[in-house]
Amino acid sequence: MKQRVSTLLREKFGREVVLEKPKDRSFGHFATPIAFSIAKELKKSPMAISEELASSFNENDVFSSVESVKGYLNFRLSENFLSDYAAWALTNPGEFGKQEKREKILLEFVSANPTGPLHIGHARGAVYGDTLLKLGRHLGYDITAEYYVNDAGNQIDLLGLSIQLEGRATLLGEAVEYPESYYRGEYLASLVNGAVEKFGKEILSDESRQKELALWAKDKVMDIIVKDLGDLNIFFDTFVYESSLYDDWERVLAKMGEGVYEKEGKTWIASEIHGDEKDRVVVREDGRPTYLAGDIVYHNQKFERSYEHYINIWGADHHGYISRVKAAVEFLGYESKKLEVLLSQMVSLLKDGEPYKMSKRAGNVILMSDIVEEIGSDALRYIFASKKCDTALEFDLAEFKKQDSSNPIFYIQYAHARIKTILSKSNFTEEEILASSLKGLDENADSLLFDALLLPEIIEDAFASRQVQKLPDYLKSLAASLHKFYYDCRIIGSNDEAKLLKLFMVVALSLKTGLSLLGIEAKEQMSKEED
RNA sequence: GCGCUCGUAGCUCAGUUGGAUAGAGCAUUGGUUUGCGGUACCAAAGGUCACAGGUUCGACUCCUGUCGGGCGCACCA
Repeated sequence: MKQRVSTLLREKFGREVVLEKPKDRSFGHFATPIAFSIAKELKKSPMAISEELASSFNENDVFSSVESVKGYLNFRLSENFLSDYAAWALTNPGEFGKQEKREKILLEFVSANPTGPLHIGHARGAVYGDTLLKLGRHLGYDITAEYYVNDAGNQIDLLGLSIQLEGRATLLGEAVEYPESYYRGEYLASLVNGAVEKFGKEILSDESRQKELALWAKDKVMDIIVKDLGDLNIFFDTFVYESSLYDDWERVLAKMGEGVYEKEGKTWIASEIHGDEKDRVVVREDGRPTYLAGDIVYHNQKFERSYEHYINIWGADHHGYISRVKAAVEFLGYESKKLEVLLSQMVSLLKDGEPYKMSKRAGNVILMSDIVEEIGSDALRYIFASKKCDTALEFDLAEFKKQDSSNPIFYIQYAHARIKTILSKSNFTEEEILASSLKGLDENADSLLFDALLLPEIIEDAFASRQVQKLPDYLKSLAASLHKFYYDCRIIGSNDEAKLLKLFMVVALSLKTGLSLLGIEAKEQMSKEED
């Protein structure tokens, strides 16, 4: 819709035109301050220019009026244009807001270590990434969702040790000393049981079998993670295992050529010349590659799979890591600007007004799965999708548990359910409703129709700017418009019943499509709570 | 100390590539159709957009500085 208008104006004026939605609908559907920007070069006042431009528009299919107000140029879309568009959307509901962008994108997100279940902090990046994925796919991008599994290094050894200690303490009744870094949590108990079943009790006391135990356990933990993500309606196309990458290290090292050098018996990457604070070690003195080495091989592999664009969603605590990975990408001979790293900020928790520190190793984490069980996937997804991801988020644990109207997801769901209810109450059939005309709507109805048809622009904007929260914001305001309209205007029994129901169907389509892009199913009816 | 990032209503957050009177929800207060689900709607109150400069016809938005919060500054992952 906006695209259509902006193309039209570009042709007419021979330049890009800034289009915005006026805050006050009485100003029209779209507006542009173009007169201000060209006032200087034309040496005329903005008022005069906009007057002139406004009168230069003739009768036209798209606009019913073009007005000049205080230097702004305000456009009102014609009934024909709006009603045709709405009718098209209703007969092609699956196509509403779709585009065919086609670009191949690799989207890496979550990538939490397989040493324990996902906690509530992981949920934010997971929801953000998955929402971006759904938006992008709707726009026709060919996106692969990938999870990088850090199944190598000390942390995996530590997982093996942790299971042994847990087992020896709880199952064998030994008194054990827990090191500072030891992992804790309920999941360890189930891993102990699983391990004993598979390997027998001996494995708990045999230090030489720690590695074997760890390798088995990390796969079990991944199973838990995948299941928890599935409960949030999040699914990955591919998993890449860090442990599988090191075989390729020598080749990748050679590929970086001048970018790496030997010093003090170690191998370094000259990342400083690409903007890093200093050069970094990639192979230690004892010959073991560092974690960065794994990431370098991984990114080389990504680029060898040749996508047009790469998006990584990392926790904000990794931001210092961006420049060294980009440096490596450059040394490998690829364009680092194709790699876009988005940071998902920390989620800090408050409990009874006091900061609540989670630590995986202290065992006091708030598990994502517990929250999903308590408030449901829809509410959790909405909460995280509706916050800009680059601000640190702070909330009280109690807020999470509230399942009332303070969570706008119920408000939006109710709007959708309301439409479905009223449609089922009407005596008109769906055919009759679809056959009716959307012309001759009053100002409020016209405004609601326009709002509902705005979804495609919101989707495109939300994805392009990576500002996923624009979609939930839009849905909330569309729901508010619907509720208000419903309150002000009696539908059933009115002369315009079929016409208004058709309008409502457009709103429902917009709500449903928008919700599905948030990974949330639109409800046909709300369950009544008696209390 | 250095780097990144954030600072908008009592709280949680929006604010369209710089544009018209800075907006929602929650919380508070007061209202609402002898009508389609009141899980709704309306209204009041609440702001020096952290502070100070600068650029511009125009700044919450861009630039500089100050203050404050978060994160990072490993041969750990």
